[in-house]
Amino acid sequence: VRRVSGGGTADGTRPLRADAARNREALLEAARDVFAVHGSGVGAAQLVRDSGMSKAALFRHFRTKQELFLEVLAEDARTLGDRLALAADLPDPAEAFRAFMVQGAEHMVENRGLLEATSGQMFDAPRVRAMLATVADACDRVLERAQRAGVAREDLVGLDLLLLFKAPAGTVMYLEDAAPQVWRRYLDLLLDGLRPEGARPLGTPAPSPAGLPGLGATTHDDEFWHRNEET
Amino acid sequence: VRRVSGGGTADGTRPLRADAARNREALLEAARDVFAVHGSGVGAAQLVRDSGMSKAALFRHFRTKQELFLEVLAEDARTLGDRLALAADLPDPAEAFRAFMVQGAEHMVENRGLLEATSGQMFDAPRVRAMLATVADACDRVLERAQRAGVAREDLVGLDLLLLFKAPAGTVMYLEDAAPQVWRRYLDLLLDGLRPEGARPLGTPAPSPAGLPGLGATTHDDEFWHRNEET
DNA sequence: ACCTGAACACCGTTCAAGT
DNA sequence: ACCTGAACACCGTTCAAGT
Repeated sequence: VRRVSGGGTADGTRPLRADAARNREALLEAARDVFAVHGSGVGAAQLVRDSGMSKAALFRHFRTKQELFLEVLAEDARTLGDRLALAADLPDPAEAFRAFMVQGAEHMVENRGLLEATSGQMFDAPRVRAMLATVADACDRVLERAQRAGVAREDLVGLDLLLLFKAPAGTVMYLEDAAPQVWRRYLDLLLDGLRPEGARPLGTPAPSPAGLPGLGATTHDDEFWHRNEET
Repeated sequence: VRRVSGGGTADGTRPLRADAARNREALLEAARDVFAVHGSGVGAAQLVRDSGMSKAALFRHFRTKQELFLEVLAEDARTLGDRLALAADLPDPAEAFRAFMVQGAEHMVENRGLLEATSGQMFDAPRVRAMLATVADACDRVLERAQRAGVAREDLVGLDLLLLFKAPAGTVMYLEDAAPQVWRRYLDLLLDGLRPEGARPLGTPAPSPAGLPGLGATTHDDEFWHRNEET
């Protein structure tokens, strides 16, 4: 009943027994869908239902519900990274820039999990920061191309793009089913603001990546899940 | 142990006994602060701690934690409404328009409660919709003035402004303490997109207020707090 | 080594008993 | 009429026992 330092994920831990690996995958599989639709708040019972496993099994594979959530999130971030890379490499710089932003925003809209993860406390998890660090590089690249081509204003930095992915997503929630596509309208609006024409100087300086303590995947593990309790 | 139809808030229910009224206010007082900082997720214990009341008392005054949250939210919405009205009436239309958006965005940034309330499920609560209906009118007014003065693009509608309040707020959460003011940067960016210069046609039509089923404070009470469970 | 049903702890909510 | 401490139900997590 001693807990080994490594934890149990992708460290140096031995590979899982075949059936266990399959079970773990079944749990993840179920979790993906359920989290995407219901967000991180769903009950453990719901998470397990479609996997055919018991709640106890879930907690054998993942130390906590949050950890399962993060695991799903990490996969999800990889998907986002792929989509973004594809968009960023389109031949026309303006087209690439636009597609990049569309992909980023769309991903946030479709993925309640990622949206939650970047809202508030959860963002402190080193794994989440590490995810975003990867994406940050891609941001720098598309933006630079766009700026050189004169289709993006000069006072932007790569990190801005990352932060802006979330902006249109917030607007959907008001209307959800009524108008699930409104976010595109507001992304268009925002994109008009990102072009050089009619740009007015920004009153607030760009955030520096240095401001994000964890960017670069520094910290070790997740001692981050304490809320501020007590007096 | 029968539950009367009215509920127990501002209906036709008799006024509270003096001490009870004081206690209720103490509960609200404490809740305001705690909710604003910690969001709607805080424990009932935390909510009560500063009020000197027992948990049971809380549930005597408010049918549920959510209801207390909504109560606080309603007050908060009133504050927002006042701020917005003030901004909207500034003499210069361009100035009024800008101030309006700043107030809206700032309120969302400062108020984790309202931000949560407009994210996802909670928005279905009739009381929340009613709140926003009031604000929607103010939106129409400032926007029309701005458009007549040629400082806002013609393809906007009032409801757009309301939806856009939230956009800059989302960006803060990434940086929180590191750069609590970044949202102003992204609001500036957005505002550049709202001006007529350099505006490109929007691919997605404006949402109609009719799309918001509850706008106008139609529905009765809050039978809205069920999640989708079971198979 | 991995799974499970039963147990534990915590928290939102309710109840019986006090004033 | 309103308050409270104790009880209840639910859910995340853990444990003892099985294979």
